[in-house]
Amino acid sequence: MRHDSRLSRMLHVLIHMDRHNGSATSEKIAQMLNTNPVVVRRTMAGLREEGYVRSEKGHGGGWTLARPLGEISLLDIHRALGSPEVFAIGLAVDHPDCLVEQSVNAALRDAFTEAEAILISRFAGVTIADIARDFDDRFNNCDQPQGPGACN
Amino acid sequence: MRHDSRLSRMLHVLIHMDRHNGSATSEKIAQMLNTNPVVVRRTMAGLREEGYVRSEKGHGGGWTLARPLGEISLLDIHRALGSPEVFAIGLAVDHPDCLVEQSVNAALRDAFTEAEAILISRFAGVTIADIARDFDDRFNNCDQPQGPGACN
DNA sequence: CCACATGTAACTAATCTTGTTACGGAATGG
DNA sequence: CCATTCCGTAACAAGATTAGTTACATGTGG
Repeated sequence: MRHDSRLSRMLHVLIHMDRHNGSATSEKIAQMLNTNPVVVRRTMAGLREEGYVRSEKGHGGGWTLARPLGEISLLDIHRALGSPEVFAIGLAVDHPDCLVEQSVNAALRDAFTEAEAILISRFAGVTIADIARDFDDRFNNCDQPQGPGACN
Repeated sequence: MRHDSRLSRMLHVLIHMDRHNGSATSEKIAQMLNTNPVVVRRTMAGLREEGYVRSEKGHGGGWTLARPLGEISLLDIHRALGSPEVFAIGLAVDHPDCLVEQSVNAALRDAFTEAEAILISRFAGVTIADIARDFDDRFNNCDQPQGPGACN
């Protein structure tokens, strides 16, 4: 387990859900992601709270999209996951007394802030529908069609 | 332990070394960073291999700068540390068979690549001397001067 | 009621960074 | 020389985090 892969997984899932129409159980989604239903529920909980998906219990229950993919940006999902820390590199001490370290922090913070702003604005500018469209292109140019839900 | 803070620490150390002239033992550096001499040696080993510092054994030994700070960029140190992974967020699977996941990966990779390029170019454009200069400014505007090696 | 789903807490496993211990080896000063 | 001081490195422990798992409670529909 190297890094947080929840954003990647959620995008993957949401596109499949869109292509499926009907509800998908945590169990099915877990199989698709090669993981566990509990992990799915845990991760999707954030998306439900933000109104991007709905969950229903009991017979015929499961997860459904609550909004069209064109209305959900990558940033929306990033935020729904709690805006996790973007960088794996960071400062040794946040508010050091040492003036040298303060200067080091200022320089690094500038760089991180700028890079993060770029990433966030990129996330904001791409909807999940954009990614789904890219999938359609790949699918249509594929020599061996595998069906719209093909995975693994 | 949340993230990799070696870059931050090395910048801090190099500036102090520059202000000290003379060699600093791993023990002294460790005290400055609130850590252990072994960690210092481990981390500085990369900088030595790239020719930014030298180490000498025995009496009067320790670490010395091998080049002026104006000739060392933040990127140089980042690379000397092995170019560690910049992001804490990443893809679930690097080369998935699923076409949907391939599209998701492509979109995320674009965003990460762009943000990382910004960060790297920022790192490349700042020398450690630039940071030291910023320290001088802070020091001169400081109400209670603490001496050039003040720390903690 | 019963089967099927989600909701959630609690625990385990795997991984990563850092800290620590323990030696080995080299340089220096007496 | 030989003790001291220093780095070099391997090996292991600690702490934190993400993901996986087990277990059970809750809700829903037939």
